Amino acid sequence: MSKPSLARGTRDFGPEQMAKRTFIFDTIRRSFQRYGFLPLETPAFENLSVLMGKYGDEGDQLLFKLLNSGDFSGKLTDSDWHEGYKPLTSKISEKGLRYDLTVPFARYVVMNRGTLVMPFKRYQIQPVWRADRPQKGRYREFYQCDADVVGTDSLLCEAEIVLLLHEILPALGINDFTVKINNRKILTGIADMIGAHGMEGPLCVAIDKLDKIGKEKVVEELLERGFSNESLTQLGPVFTLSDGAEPFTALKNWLGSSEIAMKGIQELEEVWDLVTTLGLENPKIQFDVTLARGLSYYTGAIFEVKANNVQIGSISGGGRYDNLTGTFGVPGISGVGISLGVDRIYDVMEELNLFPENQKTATKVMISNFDQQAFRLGLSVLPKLRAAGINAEIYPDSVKLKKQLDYADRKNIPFVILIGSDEMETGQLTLKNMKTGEQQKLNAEEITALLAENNI
RNA sequence: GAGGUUGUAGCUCAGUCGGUUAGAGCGCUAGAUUGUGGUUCUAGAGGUCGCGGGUUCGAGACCCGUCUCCCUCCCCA
Repeated sequence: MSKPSLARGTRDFGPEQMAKRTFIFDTIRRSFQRYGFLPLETPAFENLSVLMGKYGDEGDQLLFKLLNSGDFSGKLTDSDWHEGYKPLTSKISEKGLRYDLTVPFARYVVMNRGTLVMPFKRYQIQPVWRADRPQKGRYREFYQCDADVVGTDSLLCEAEIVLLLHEILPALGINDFTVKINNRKILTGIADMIGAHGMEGPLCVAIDKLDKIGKEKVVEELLERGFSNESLTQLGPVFTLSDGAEPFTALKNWLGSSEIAMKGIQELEEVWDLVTTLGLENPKIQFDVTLARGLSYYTGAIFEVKANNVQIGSISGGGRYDNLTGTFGVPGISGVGISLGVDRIYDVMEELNLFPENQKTATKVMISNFDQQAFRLGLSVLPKLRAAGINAEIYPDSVKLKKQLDYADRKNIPFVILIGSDEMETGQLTLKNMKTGEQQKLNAEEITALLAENNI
């Protein structure tokens, strides 16, 4: 016999954690629905042919692969063992746990394109798995809450995502946040502009760290990655651009000759305009030229949300992908979406103490169990309480009252109904308020009415 | 995947230079008015010192391996 333990990077969620998590899920789901998104669930695991190659080499490595069932090694030859683990993996594993919700969604869209009402708006709240190394705010199993729109290029979708975030986060109590926005086309334009066509990948990996390690280190890293001194000189504006009040003007001056960059800027300007038109006051949006996530499939807008003054990574990310379904043989369907990380949001709220006190899921009243006769009477009262919508339970064993009250106290049950010989005779039950300690004699109907209206 | 760090009771942690029977606080269980929780008092239970190997007369402590936690990098929610 061995001591039980949790698999690395996973967690249990006890009752009090679940109350908090449910609050987050409910809040997010309500907002998604308000914006017209429809629910979808997809399987926990998919064929590896669906998942592989969608997240870059790094992502492929972080995929949890499921060993084939049965005799997975029976047909292996000696040479299979010597060819390294990658070719071997494809011979012994053909399924994997989903890595995010976007790719399974794209698969769903392709498989159901004939029946879906386009543009199709779906939300999806499910766990995903990554074989990453755990850290603070980073787990190997975590939930994502995704909302995506496919089948339209309209920048209204981007603007609505901004609105959606401004609705959800304050509803959770998170008021100090920043929605960072960039556009892949601008990054492509910059790479072209400095004579490093097609190299926005390595370029972005480096400049993404600007606020973390500073300009000098970034320049150093770019040189290591093979960028010329000439390129770096032309890159100058990047380092001063991000905090300007009028970023787009400066950007246009710099990138005016790049057609694709201008397209990206134009898109961003329209998003800004739509956000204003939709009536959002004090939008917490910020253009950030160094934002460069999800480069393996984003083609337009890139989003990232950061809760300010908390030491936790981004709580949400997303963007526009023009050709995700293209990898499944159906090109030309553009999509844009956002993904919220519940586990990180939880950590942020915990750190900022933002969870509301009262849990309406908890028991409101407990009936004591003094002896067999009193228990019988209690059993007749219990269903009346429940029928009135009151969360109620009865103590199952006839043990010392002390122990029963201790139980109620520890479960934070605000009321206890005491039934003993006196109460049996008169029909006047004792209702005890556990917070104040005060007791009053009432009949069952009066108690039910009192607790039902006393809606704490 | 690379580097660093941590692990002792349910929890938070002591444990000296390697030395006899591994401790504290909190929590838990039972009692202190046979119908009353929180406070107090008393008693009790609870440990393969992460796991495996090694050094030693002797290891919680030292060495090696391994797992886990946390951190940095990579990447990401």
